[in-house]
Amino acid sequence: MSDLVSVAKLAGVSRATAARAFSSPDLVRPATREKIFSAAQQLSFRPNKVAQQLRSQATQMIGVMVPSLDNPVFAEQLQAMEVAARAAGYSLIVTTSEYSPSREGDIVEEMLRQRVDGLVLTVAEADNSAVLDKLSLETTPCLLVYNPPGNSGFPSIGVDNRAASADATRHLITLGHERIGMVAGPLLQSDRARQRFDGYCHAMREAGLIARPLVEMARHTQADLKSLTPALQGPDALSALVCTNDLLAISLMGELQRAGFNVPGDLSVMGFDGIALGKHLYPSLCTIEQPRADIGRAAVHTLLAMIRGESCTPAPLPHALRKGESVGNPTSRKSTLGTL
Amino acid sequence: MSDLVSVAKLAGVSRATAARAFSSPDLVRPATREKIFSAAQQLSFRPNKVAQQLRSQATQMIGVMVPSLDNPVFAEQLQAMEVAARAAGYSLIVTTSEYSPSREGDIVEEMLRQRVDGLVLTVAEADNSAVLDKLSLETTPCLLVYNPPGNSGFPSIGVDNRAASADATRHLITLGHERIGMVAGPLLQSDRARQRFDGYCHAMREAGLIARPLVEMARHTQADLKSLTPALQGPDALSALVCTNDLLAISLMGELQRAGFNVPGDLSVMGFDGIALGKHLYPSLCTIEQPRADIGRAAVHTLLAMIRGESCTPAPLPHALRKGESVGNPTSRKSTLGTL
DNA sequence: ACAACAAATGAGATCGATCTCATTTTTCAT
DNA sequence: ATGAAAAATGAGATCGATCTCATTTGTTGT
Repeated sequence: MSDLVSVAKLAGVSRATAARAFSSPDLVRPATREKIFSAAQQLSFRPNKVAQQLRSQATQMIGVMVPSLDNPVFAEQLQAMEVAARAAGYSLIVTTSEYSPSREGDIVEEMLRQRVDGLVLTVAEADNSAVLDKLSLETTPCLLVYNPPGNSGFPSIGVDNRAASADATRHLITLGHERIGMVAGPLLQSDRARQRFDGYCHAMREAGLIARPLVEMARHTQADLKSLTPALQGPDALSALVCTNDLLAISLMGELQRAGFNVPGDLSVMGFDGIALGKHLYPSLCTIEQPRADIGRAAVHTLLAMIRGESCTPAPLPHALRKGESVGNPTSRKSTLGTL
Repeated sequence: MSDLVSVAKLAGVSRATAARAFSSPDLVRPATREKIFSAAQQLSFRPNKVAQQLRSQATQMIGVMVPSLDNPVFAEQLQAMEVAARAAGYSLIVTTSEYSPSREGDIVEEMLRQRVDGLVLTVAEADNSAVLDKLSLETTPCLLVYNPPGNSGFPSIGVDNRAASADATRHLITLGHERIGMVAGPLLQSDRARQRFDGYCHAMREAGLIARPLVEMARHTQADLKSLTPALQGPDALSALVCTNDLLAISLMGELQRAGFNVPGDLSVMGFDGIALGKHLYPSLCTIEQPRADIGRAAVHTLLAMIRGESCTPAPLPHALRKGESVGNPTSRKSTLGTL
């Protein structure tokens, strides 16, 4: 791996001139420039970014931390971020926190040591986060994604979770549903889920309906029917469910159907996130679509603006109700509940 | 952002001693060490990895390139890689090629400039890849994932696609299917898909059945029924389909059901990859499970071995047949084909 | 108390690129 | 042809950490 010194030597010029031939070619006489380029070619010279980074005090790297790549909502956001970052000449260092505060801490420390130019984080709890407290003392630009802005003091990219969740609920109400419940993953771990529950409650109250207690599942990504059974039985059985994320909704739908329920005939199921796959299922998933790619792109562009020193207060991005076959009009239940 | 020089100055020692206090504490007298640590604390010193990287000629960074993070099979592999890499003190630079050779080239060049310690790539065509040709002239360790080893000369992590696909086909044959077809994304772009088609053909011939021509879809991740219609009609209509990836299988299943087909009643659908979501669908997806997490972990560990200078010839990882409700016994078709 | 040795520390060079500023070369007008 | 201005080039310092090797300080035995 040859360096500029060898190139300069072979071309018979000084390091400075060799460096200039690459960074500001018009400062170098064409003849000299050619000698340098040909020397570089011969030695298959490849500029060393690490040295450039040290010298320029800028790494052109963005540190990204998401909870998990097993959830397509993060993977899809990341996909868009990568494309946007590359287009701007930046690279992504990607990490996953697995929702663990201690991992969050390690990761951020590591990235600061790496001198990333900025950070894009999705944390468990923006308002109560050790890692954000620490970051607020640092100068490295930092941006939250999906986390509600709250009072963390950091700019944030995402949709208005409360409003979106209310819209989801209203959609069901409009169709005539009255006994609507909400299903979430482990609530303690996610500020988003709480906001979505708020939105649900708001829409219910607004319509004069009773907001039910949240049904919490043991995992973010997998529904278990048992926790849900009580709510689906009796005269007051739910006719529709809003889930706090699509993975939950999809697995719930599967479980319900497997147990003999018809979706949406017996029970309408609504998701939240808008992962691509939901469109292709049957029944297709009715959900709130967060513009994952737009969010990813906006995150990169906003962060780059912050890196340039511009102050930013990004507005929430618009969500959309994606209609789907998993939601229908409420009807008297056709299937038996025996298997529950 | 303070550096070792300021720490050394505040502690009243030389740079060398300050550096030693961190890298080899027992070479420094305890009293001195404490002075240095407390100075570091006061100045909130944070070691600069870029400088360390330049000095040590090692970045502890792995460059990863996958076709797209929109496909969970790559996202799930990456999730495992990230955990394994972090555990070993390495970071991942993650990029997506979007199956574009020119992007592949840019990305690899960029990563070589960044002096990553090694590369983990999934390319479109391992046997005919400009980027691999270029890399074969370089000394940076490089490992393929999912790409069949072939004659690219690079070690490769993944399952035996041909055998796996044959197993999938045999599963259907065992259930009594005889008119089995295979569906793929744009074939030109993927060496994996070709191997899987080979495996299918092999299993068909082995059983004395006729391998049908491959049905190619316009996209990797989304089925369109139109291209498939001919194969589903007439006396020789297929009773089962093997798809070259799960996304295709899932969307195909959805389309079929939407068109009034019963899966698996009218048509059995089999996937390939084993993405997590497939388990939770109804009908659950019968598929070949590639051990995505194992693949990710093995990729990291094998690459680290290569970086250490050990020569590696990884064996294919075992695949598994994941049974699912999307596949059943062949029966006379119940549903009408009118809507096609 | 002093030689002999071990332990601790510091000065300087190094990794590779690039910036500043001084020096040399070239160009152009007279 | 000659001086002034412009253009091209080079020497040296810098980014931050760490290695080598020389030097200083401390410890042990007698």
